[in-house]
Parts: sequence; structure tokens; C-alpha cells
Amino acid sequence: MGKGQQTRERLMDIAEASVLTKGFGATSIDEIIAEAEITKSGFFYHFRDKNELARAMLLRYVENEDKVLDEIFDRARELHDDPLHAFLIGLKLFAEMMADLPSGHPGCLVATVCYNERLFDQKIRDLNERAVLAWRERFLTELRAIAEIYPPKDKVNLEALADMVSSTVEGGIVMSKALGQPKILAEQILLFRSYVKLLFLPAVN
Amino acid sequence: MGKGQQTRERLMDIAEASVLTKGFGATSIDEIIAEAEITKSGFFYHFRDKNELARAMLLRYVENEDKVLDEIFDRARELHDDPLHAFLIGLKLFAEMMADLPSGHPGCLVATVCYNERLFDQKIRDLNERAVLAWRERFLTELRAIAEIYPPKDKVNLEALADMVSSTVEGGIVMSKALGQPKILAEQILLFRSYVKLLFLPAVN
DNA sequence: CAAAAACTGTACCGGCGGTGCAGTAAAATG
DNA sequence: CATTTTACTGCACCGCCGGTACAGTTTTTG
Repeated sequence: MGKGQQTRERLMDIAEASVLTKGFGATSIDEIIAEAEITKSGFFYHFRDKNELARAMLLRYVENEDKVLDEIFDRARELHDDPLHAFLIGLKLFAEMMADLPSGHPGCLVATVCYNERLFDQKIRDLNERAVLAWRERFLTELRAIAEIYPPKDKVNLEALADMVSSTVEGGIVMSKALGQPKILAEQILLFRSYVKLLFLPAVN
Repeated sequence: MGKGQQTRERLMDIAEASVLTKGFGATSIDEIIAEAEITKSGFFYHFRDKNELARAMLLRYVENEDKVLDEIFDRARELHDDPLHAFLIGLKLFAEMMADLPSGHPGCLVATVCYNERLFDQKIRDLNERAVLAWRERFLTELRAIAEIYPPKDKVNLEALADMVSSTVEGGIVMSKALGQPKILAEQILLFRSYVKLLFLPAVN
């Protein structure tokens, strides 16, 4: 990674932390450059404007989340051949990872984009939508494989169930932040896992 | 309601819509007063500063949500004596209400406070926390009554399960906004309802 | 009709996002 | 080693915004 890329990453790190705690509109460039110890001109060398910073940040965030999810659920499939059990293992690993974040999940950029939509151009909103749709497809694939083997015990729309993974994480983050209790996110993921168990597992005791 | 109170409400209506789509930091007083057709002096007659507007807005929002939830779950208890069935009916009514919002749920102020925490004083963050804790207590009471009659089929922390109602709504709103599909929120509530059914109902067919 | 409530008008301050552009230090390249 | 490219610095400027201060005016209400 060249020096320029390093600076870019540092600027995005600082901006991300600020955006997640103050929102995009209240995140000032002056504040970012002060913390990064760079001049305003230096900032605008890397990003044409604030929106380009947002776009780059969101892209980086989504790519990173995808990588993390790949690792977790690939690992889970390594640990068990059965799709249902692999999925349940993956959810447990996911919950553990969320519980191990030292000061809780810092927040999801996808959620802040939703709650700041008017501030972003169409490109960013599209990127955001595509990220969520990719999550849906990811989990839908797993759920279809599960439903083929284990008939669900209640009539559910698998697409909505796939969305429930993301929804649980987004909701869990908000709850964790609202109550200042990081562990809530992991709890919510485990409750979703309990639902998957009850829905697909033939005999739970 | 006096004229002053009417203006206050109008200012909060306008501010709320803006805060939910642009964040608090990007919501300008100039923009609010332009839409409300009032002067800046008029604004500051009603609210000492932006933070007082936020406090009043959040308080109003939370009180209103509580009222809506009271109505829905009181009605549900009217329709069925059994706590589990009453809760399931309540969730269905809730989902229907969310599905009937013409352009989807506009967003939750509690979530925006979480994602703008650094912009607000302790008073507001406390108010936010208390609101979420009140939701927890509300649903915990119902769940305890249910669990006394129907032994849960999986080991669950009832407190976390109570939080799952709020979490589902918060997550569902984010998903609805991210994908531009209002119905997702209702779907997610119905999936939570399905979980409650599988968890407590003795024989689901 | 008087008092209180609900504003308007005006002038001002410092900070911020953003632009433009000239200059320069450091790193990569031939 | 020289040159080009990359990665910045410095500076001047604009208009908008949150907020302050305060005097004056209209509207509502008891």
C-alpha cells in the first residue's frame, strides 16, 4: 500500500468513526483533517468532495463486511457438512465475534446512509441497496439449501428470513447503542439462531 | 391547543421529517423556519437552541409511540384472554399498521439519536435509554405471563426476547429504507411473530 | 382593555463546506 | 542521477449556518 493509499485509509478511518457517532452532516472536514494532521488541501487531493469520501467509505465498509461474512460462514461450512448445522454454527461464530468487540459494534454505515439519505447522491444510495441485496442473496442461498432438506415448521418467506439476518444485526446495533450494552447485539443474533433452530430442526430438546 | 403550541408542533413536525432523512447535524434551522414560514426569532422564542428542539421532539415521539403500542396491545387483549394469543394478535395488528403506512415508516427517532449520539447532551441520551427500557419492560411483562403458561421450547432470556420486539422494528425500518420497500418492516414483525409461535405454542401445524 | 403570548426585524459573530490555484517536498521511475 | 509523478502545503476567498442580542409589533386571551 503506497503512502497516498495509507493517508486515504486514515482519513476514512477517522471519518467513519465520526459519521457513526455524529452523522454525516455533522462530520466536519476540518475535524477530520485536524485528527489526521493534514491540511484541507491535502484532504481535497484525495477526495473531490464530501460525497466522494462517503462513497469510498461505504464501498470499503461493505467490502470488508462481505469479507468477514465470507470467512465466518466458510469456516462454519468447514466445521459441518449439513447446511442447517453449518448455518447455525456460522450464526454462533458471528455472535461470538460481535460479543468480542471490545467496546461494542461501532455502528453500521448502511444504517447511517438510510438515516441520512437526503445527504447522498443516487450512486451512494444504489451502492447501499446493492450491498443489502447481496446480503439477502448470500443468506437466501444458505436457507434454500436448508429448506430443501428440512421442511420449515411454519410458513415463511425465505427471502424475508434471509433479510432477517441483516435486520437482526441492524436492530441489535441500535439496541446496543441505545442502552450502552454491547452484548445485546450478540444476544439478538443468538435469538435469531434460536428461531432458525425451531423453524428447521426436526426435534429440539 | 393554543396557537403557540400549534406552532411548536409544526416546527417539530418539519424538524422530525428532516432529521429522519438528513440527520440532526444536517438539519438547518433556516430550512425549518423557511418551511414553517416563521422567522428565526420566532423559532428561538419556542426553543432555546437546537438541542432543546431535539429534546422536545424525542419526548413527543416516544410518548406517541407508547400511546400507539398501548392501543394496539390493549386492543389485542380485548380480543383474546390468553396472554400468548393476545400477544400474537397484537403483533399481527402491529404488522398490519406498519404495512398500512402509505409511504412506509418514516424512521425512528430513537435510532437517529443512537447514530448521532455525540450531537446530543446527556439528558437526551438518558431519555432515549429510558424509552427503550420502557419498551423492554412492556414486552417483558407480556412474555413473563406467556412463559408461565407455555414453557418455551428453547432456552431463551426473556429480557432479550422482549428487546427483540424493538430490535425487529429498528432493523426492519433500516431494511425498508435501504431497499426502498416499505413492506419489509411488516414482514420482519411477522417473522418475529412466527418465532414467538414456534417458541411458545404447544402444537403448530 | 390590559396584559401576556407570540411573534418580527435587524445586525452581528465565528465556524464550516467548498473552490481555486500556485508552490513544493517526497517518492517512484527511466 | 535526473525527471516525472505523487502527495501534499499555503493562502485567499465565498456563502451558509447556528447562535446571540435586543428592541419593537401583532395577536390572543382573561
